[in-house]
Amino acid sequence: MDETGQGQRIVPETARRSAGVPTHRYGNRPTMKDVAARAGVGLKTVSRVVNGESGVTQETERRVQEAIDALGFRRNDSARVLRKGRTASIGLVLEDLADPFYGPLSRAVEEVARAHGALLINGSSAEDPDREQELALALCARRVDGLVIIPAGDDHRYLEPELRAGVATVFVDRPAGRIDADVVLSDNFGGARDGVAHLIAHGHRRIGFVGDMPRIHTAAERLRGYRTAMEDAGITVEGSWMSLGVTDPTRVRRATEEMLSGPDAVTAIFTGNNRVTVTAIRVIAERARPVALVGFDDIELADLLQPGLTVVAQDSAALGRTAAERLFRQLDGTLLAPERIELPTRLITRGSGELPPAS
Amino acid sequence: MDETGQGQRIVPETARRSAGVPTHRYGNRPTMKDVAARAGVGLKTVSRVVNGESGVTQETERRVQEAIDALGFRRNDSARVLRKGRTASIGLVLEDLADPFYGPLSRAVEEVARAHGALLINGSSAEDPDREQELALALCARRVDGLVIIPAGDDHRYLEPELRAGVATVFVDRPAGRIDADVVLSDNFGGARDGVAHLIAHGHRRIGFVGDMPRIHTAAERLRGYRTAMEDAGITVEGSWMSLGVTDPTRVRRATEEMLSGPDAVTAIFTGNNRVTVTAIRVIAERARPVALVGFDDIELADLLQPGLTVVAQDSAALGRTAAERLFRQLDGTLLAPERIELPTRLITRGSGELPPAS
DNA sequence: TTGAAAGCGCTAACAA
DNA sequence: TTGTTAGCGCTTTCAA
Repeated sequence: MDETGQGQRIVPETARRSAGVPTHRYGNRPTMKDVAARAGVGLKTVSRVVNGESGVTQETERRVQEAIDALGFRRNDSARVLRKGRTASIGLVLEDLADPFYGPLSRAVEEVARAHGALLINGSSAEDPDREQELALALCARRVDGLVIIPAGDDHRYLEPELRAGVATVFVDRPAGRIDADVVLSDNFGGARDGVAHLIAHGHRRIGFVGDMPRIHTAAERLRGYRTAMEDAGITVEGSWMSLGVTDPTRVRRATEEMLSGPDAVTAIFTGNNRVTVTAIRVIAERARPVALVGFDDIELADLLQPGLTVVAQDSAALGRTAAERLFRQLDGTLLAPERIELPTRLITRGSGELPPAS
Repeated sequence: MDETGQGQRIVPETARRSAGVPTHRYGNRPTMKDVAARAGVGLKTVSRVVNGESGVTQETERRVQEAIDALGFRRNDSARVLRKGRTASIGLVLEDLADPFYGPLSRAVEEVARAHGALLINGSSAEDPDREQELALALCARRVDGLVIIPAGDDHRYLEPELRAGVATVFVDRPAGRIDADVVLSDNFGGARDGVAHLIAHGHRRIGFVGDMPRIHTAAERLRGYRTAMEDAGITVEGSWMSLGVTDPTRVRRATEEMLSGPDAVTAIFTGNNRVTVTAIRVIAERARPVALVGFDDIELADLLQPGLTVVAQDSAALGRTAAERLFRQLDGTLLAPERIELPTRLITRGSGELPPAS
């Protein structure tokens, strides 16, 4: 591994940043009142121009616009929100912005929000229920019109006042706990069951499951899918074939290595999510004999591995889009009852899941 | 490719969502006034309790807290912001939330914001200058305290009133255009030059460059690095060895295939960013003879490809962290002059860049 | 320790 | 077509 560059270089550019501390409230922002004074019109006329309302002569509009440009006026949305009661923004609480699974989901939520003229405010809970609550309530304090939540916790009664106050709320990826709310999920159970059945169909009977922490809904559902597939095939699952825990590479590595060792070693592995899968691939790649692998969640470049990675793919963008659309339908007032929407998963075969058992 | 699931299933849960449209401004949110009335205290006392100020007896505080809980009161930050002038939020304008390069960057900005008690509002410009401006100004209208921008455009004079008003601003990944502002970059030129020099050191002379649109600063700098490395080695670059354009797979595929064909075919390729790299890998994988490849930006699983992918890696989290920290130092008032900070890149050798020329 | 009054910048309602 | 007034929910100031 070569190293290029020796550390960060700092190059002063110019020294003309105004050194003074702003004295006025918002730095020195002009208000509509200032614009009105400069243009020699009333406050409301400025408001009309800024908001593109009708009933202003061209000449007046021109004068106002000139004052706006000259002063660099920008409407203060805080004041506007205070008056109007709608912020035209929605909040998204997810687990980790940096996880490739959530990128497309966020982007999809953003696109829907944008189509409705709303901004997106988002934050990561880092799988911590307290942080999830803190974030969600901070968003509510800013009076977001709606909330899309990928929950970390399992008790969302803290949102009851918000729901009562009309904050549109949709849960994604995992259901809400102890409140009645819309939820959009992937078919985690069915996807895992089919993925494991696929391995069984290719001759495996000793199949390991390496998953996330069982308190996470998706992890539990996928484990259930695994157990069901095994049971349906009449295979008795041994305790040593299952490992659940944090997705930390060290834990996953150890668990995977153990499953692949000893006389009872499994011949195939089903991994419970993308974080687990990448580590499992590394472990398998180091071993002499091939091990079949099916992973939950698709991964970039999965088709270029040797062998290609067989996965149960969920459509994270569709999860986000569906949730956000539902959110805006709540805001329209066109929805009545909370629903549970389940999106299908897709088994994509690329080679790793079709390897026969090593005998 | 197997298909699991036949479409989305909708399961009604219960039908007790309140059907009425909220009549009150914010649904039916209680205000401090309501809390004060219920607790039998003055408005300011409620404010003191909500904000944890001193000068309230335990007994009074208890009564107020009781009223808060009973009513489900949540402070309205819009009103607070209007009075205080600071929103405790910062904006992030990036290119595409779904791009794996920006995930860690966003997350890093978020972590710094969180450490400073601020929320993050973000949006994607989709590489469209108008959309960048629209987004940045919308964020300013919400009076974010600061702005981190990955610019799509090259003229940021529209931000002058904002800068004057004291909105802290830091550009990342690409410099600001026509205004004087802080900017945090990777060493795109040096990284590309070293990456290409690496190929030259392994015996290549006919090296192709497939990059992004040249109007994007990073793309231009990387091209410059390529040209410099070639020049330094005394190699005359032919026009057909360079292709710049959108990162769309179709365009990249065609460009790569053309470079690899004919009597003048290159023996190695340097790709200008992660989007380009993934497509180039696919094209190369389809070909009979090996082609050396070095890509700008690291990619997940790059180590597991055959051969492993040699890359010039930038630390996107460090870019975000550095920018955000600088932003908050602007807000502290501890900074004077705008600077240009350049972070080093790192050449990571994994095999694809060490392949000798096919002869 | 507590509270009354003013006002942040805007929009809604109404008047001219 | 234009302007005036009140008030959104909070914090600041100042007085009790």
